[in-house]
Amino acid sequence: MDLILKRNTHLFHGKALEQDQPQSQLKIWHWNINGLGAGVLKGHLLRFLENHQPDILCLNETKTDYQSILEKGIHEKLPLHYEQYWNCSKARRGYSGTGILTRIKPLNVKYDIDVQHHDQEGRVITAEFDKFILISVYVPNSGDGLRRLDYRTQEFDKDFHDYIDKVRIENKKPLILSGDMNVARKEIDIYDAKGKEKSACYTPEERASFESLIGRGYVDVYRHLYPDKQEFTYFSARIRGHELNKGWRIDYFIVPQKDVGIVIDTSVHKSIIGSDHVPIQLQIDLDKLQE
Amino acid sequence: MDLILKRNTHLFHGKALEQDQPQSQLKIWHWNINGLGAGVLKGHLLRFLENHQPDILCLNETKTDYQSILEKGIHEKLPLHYEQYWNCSKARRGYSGTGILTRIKPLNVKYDIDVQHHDQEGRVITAEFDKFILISVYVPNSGDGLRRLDYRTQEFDKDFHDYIDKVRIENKKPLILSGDMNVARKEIDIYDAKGKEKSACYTPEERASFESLIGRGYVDVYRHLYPDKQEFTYFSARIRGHELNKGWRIDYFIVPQKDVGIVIDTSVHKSIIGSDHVPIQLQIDLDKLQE
DNA sequence: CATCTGATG
DNA sequence: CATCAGATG
Repeated sequence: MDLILKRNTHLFHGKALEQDQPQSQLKIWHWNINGLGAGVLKGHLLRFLENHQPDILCLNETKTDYQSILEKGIHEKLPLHYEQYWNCSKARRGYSGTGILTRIKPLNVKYDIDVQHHDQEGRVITAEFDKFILISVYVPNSGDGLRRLDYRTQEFDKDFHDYIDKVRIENKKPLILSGDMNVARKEIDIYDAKGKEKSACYTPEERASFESLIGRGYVDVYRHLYPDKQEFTYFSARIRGHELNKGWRIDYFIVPQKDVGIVIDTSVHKSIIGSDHVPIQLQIDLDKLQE
Repeated sequence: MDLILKRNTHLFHGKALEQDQPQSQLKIWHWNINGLGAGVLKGHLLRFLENHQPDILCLNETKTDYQSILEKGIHEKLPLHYEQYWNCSKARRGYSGTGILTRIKPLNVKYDIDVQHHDQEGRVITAEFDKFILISVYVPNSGDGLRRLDYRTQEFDKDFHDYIDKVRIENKKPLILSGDMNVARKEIDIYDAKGKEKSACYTPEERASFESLIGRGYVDVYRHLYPDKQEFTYFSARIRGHELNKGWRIDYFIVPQKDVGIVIDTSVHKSIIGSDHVPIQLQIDLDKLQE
């Protein structure tokens, strides 16, 4: 499988680290920032980068387009030592969208999953590094009235799962998947699951779809390491969820079972504000591969 | 002419003053508040009422609809001693709209001008009081690219001028017209008129239309009292107009020549914030009628 | 209760 | 640079 499709050049900016002695331990973060414009202009994202110095940050819901990134100078406001890769919605301005900021130069970056009717909303970026592959996804929300439930579970999830399986199988390198999967896996993953079976992110269909991914041989890293812990990654502002700790765990790091050995730890960072989602972190050690 | 068309009952609220000895001096204000919701919710309007205690306040660009007024409880947040009359756009939510708040109970209130295709945007309220008639208007803006210039000058202005003439002629009572007329009358009425002949609010067509109203026997009260004064009632936020005093005079009090005797003074209140327009005030003395 | 767009001024 | 709506989450 050829991951070399296109390099993001027109938005390339700054100089990523090219280390003589590559570090083996990495901190990878994922954050649904609910609007890159607001995140950057209000300073949340810059403050986060400054405070936490992620090696790689996967962003969801950038809600912007290439033209706006350039016109607002967002690309220039981000720290120089990060390379930027953006996948914006082609179908609609200001909707969905993903991004990767990275201090480590990827060998290749690929956008989308080669299924044209899924590839209109900027939902997937695959970055191939020297020793691993990273896929950042923003899974479609099933929406109010579950109007997009069938599309999401029967079409997107299915084809996306096939895609990551293909990447996993055709590559020897460890695979890391991060994203807002828009599903709370089990009861423990919602502050109060009662009566939510017909709500987007907790329908039987979405949960079954998620379990089917796990069944293909993947590990939900957080739940794997912390079987009984209850932390949330998304808080609705409507109910003052963050303040009341009424949230949902819908953002995940997922790795193939064969690669779980590289994982050191994962964490949820509730105190980091700026979005209705909070960031999550994954620490890995690539040297643990050989062990 | 029958001004008794409909009384606003469903939004009626509070108890207007019913004086044993009606005052003869009145302070009437006009303000384009650029959104009743913002004006009330951010407190600007309430602060204004508290500080200045207008007898009557004519509002332009309420940008709301009856449902929102009720749902947001705007009518309940306004002081009890004002009666409220609202004319909201039927064609489109959150667009245009006028209102009158008054401590003096009107005998009748009439909405619009009986020309159906002008009566869709909530632009005119006529209130008949014991000793005078008040018409509040929000004249259509000609828009970017002057896309609505022909409608505005050839249709709306024409029919509106006919309407006020009819009210004036068919009534003995003094007439007061207030409104955002969306035209700067002369060079002195813009901070820098150069090159603005193709801009909405300063085209020859709009200015001629305004002069044709004056030519029918009306007086631009501010200019009548202050032939050489330069004050503005509208400031574009795009150019930080308020701060730099770069504005336009497009809000007016206008009275028939025969009624100019009731006027004591008029003033522009630049320091009152909360909108891209500032309020204007008209002081009248109805006892001066007999003199 | 946020974000975004797009219309309007 | 404001306001508003409507879509989305």
